Amino acid sequence: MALERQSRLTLAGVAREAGVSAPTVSKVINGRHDVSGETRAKVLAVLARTGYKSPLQQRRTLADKPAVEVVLDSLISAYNIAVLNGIMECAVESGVEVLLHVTGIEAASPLNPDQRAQRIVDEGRCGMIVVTSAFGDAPLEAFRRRGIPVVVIDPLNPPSEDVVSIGSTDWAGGKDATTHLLELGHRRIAYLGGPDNVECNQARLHGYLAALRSHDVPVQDDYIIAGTFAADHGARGLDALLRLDRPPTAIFAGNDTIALGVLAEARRRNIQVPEQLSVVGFDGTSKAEESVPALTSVAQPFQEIGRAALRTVLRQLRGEVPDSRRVELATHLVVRESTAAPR
Amino acid sequence: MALERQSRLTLAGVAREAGVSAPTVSKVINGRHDVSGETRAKVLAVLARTGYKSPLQQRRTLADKPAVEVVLDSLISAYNIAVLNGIMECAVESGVEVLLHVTGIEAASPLNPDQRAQRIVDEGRCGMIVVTSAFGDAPLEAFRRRGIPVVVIDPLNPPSEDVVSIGSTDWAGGKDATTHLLELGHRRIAYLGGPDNVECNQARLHGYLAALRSHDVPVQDDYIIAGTFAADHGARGLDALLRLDRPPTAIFAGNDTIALGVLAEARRRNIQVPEQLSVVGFDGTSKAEESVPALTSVAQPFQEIGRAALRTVLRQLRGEVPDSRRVELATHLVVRESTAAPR
DNA sequence: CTGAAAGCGCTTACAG
DNA sequence: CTGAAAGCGCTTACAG
Repeated sequence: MALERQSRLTLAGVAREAGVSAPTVSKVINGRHDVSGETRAKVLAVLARTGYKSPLQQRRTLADKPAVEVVLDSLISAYNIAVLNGIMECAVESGVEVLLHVTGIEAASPLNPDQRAQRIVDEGRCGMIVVTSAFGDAPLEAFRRRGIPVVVIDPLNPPSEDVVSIGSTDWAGGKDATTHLLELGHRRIAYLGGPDNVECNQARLHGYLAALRSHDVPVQDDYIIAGTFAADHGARGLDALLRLDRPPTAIFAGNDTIALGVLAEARRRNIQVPEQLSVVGFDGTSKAEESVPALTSVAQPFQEIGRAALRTVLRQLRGEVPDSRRVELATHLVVRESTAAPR
Repeated sequence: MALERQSRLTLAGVAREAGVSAPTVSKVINGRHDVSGETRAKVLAVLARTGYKSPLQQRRTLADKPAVEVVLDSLISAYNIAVLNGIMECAVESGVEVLLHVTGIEAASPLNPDQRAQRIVDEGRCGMIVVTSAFGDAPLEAFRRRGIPVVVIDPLNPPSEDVVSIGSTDWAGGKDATTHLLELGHRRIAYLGGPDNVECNQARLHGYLAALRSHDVPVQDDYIIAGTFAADHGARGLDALLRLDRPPTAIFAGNDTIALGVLAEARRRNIQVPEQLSVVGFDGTSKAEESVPALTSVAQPFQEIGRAALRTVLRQLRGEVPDSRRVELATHLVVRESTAAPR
């Protein structure tokens, strides 16, 4: 009975239910721009509630598991892999298919955002998780307009409103790392950060500043060096710091890669870590564990982020409204061998 | 132009072409009985010639890319990621969807091999690539019986006949690594290998033996230590080798992880690499590049293996018979900082 | 059997 | 931004 109703559910029926005309529903389904936000929301709600499917979608076997597309910019980054791992774990538990899409691989996509969104719908995806920075607001907006749940993970910069994003508590992590060094007795602590304009880096920097402030340690401007999230920034940064009249006794690096660059440069210069210099990284990837000395680092909960992302997509599919458009999961400091009290 | 025609070809157009009415064409397409044989034939001819597709089919063929399932045992291993990268590259080029399945994540699968194979078919997969050792012969056989192309990548041990597998030239790689050390002047070269019963390890060992033989260097049994593909085997192996009366001047490790274990142990003992000890690894993962000193290693062509695997699946889908049930792609030695002439 | 006519579900073009 | 109206492509019901 309910099934029969379902199978008879037409676009016109949805329109009646939503109190709008059929053309309006058609526009919403096709992601047209000429629909007011209010009307769109009304229609999307009815679509979600009734589970309307276009004739094409109806014909697709109903037995299909829901499929979620995961978009990554590359498979090289250890974060991406860890996040993907979390997504896969959750996917197995919840019986969701995962389609993998790696953007770094494609040549410039010949599809504009709207075509791309259409393709996703045509291919029967029911949600997306975007673990990439190469994915601008325009495509996200196109997905949102069609009511495809999208979750963005750890964007370098926060996406437009209405897109749900998940990341780490970068500020708290930066504060933890710095507090650890302060508690070891360091007072001359440098921040060798990533790009100035990247939000997560700003948050880590401000966590560092907050920790210094709450320990009444004055901020020394030449201890703060912005750069890139790359190893050679770590190497060059150490070089610059050592040329100061009073070089720091500890370095908090904006990520593990920078920190490993510091370690490598220190080794070249025969500077003992942690005896002569303490180093803390950020990310807590396996590189931190494997380095010599093993790197003290603020671990991001990548796996949990992946799990949370898929759970959030599934919740949105069920029509639940996410608690918040931004969720940050707790980092935790992992103390290893690269930090000690200053001499 | 031709494209535009295609996209504009309607049922009405077919009807005009065939000199019948639209309803008649509709009946033919839908397999109705109330059409004369003559008319049906006429219509079918036009349908075949013009390649008419209903709107549904038009969208469907656009949407339904072939989907290949990739089975990995984990996302932690750097090989798996590199192979996956190659698969994704090829997938983008050939317009294939990739579904990801990570076996390590699941609890014991409640499905038996046959059910599992059935599920794959039901879900419309058209091929599988298995990058795992946890996947026995039974499921592979079940897939094969259903005519689902399966390619197994770098199995620890060769799978049953009729399953196509792709790997690296382990023997040649082992020979290259050892020859490199011999050409540097080493004569006391150890092989710190992986598990005795694993084929790729056997091949590397025999490449080592072949290189020694062709340089008339006698094999010394206590220079050959089997173990696991783990770092602590490297550390303990170095320990054992140093206790010999005449310790080796060079070590060929069965993989990079073992080699890095050797490097770490050497550092602990203040043995200079490569001045006092040369070390060669196998795999050529990024770890080899990033270690200090950077590790000379036999690089496996993981990316190419991934690409070849997907290409092979697609070829099988097109009905081509694979050239060989076993393909090995060339490794190549990458000389970095961990090898030098003996003192 | 055949096809003109009506109908269905969705989309498009456009007036307000 | 909205929806009445027209249109599109296909199917159905039915007269011949």
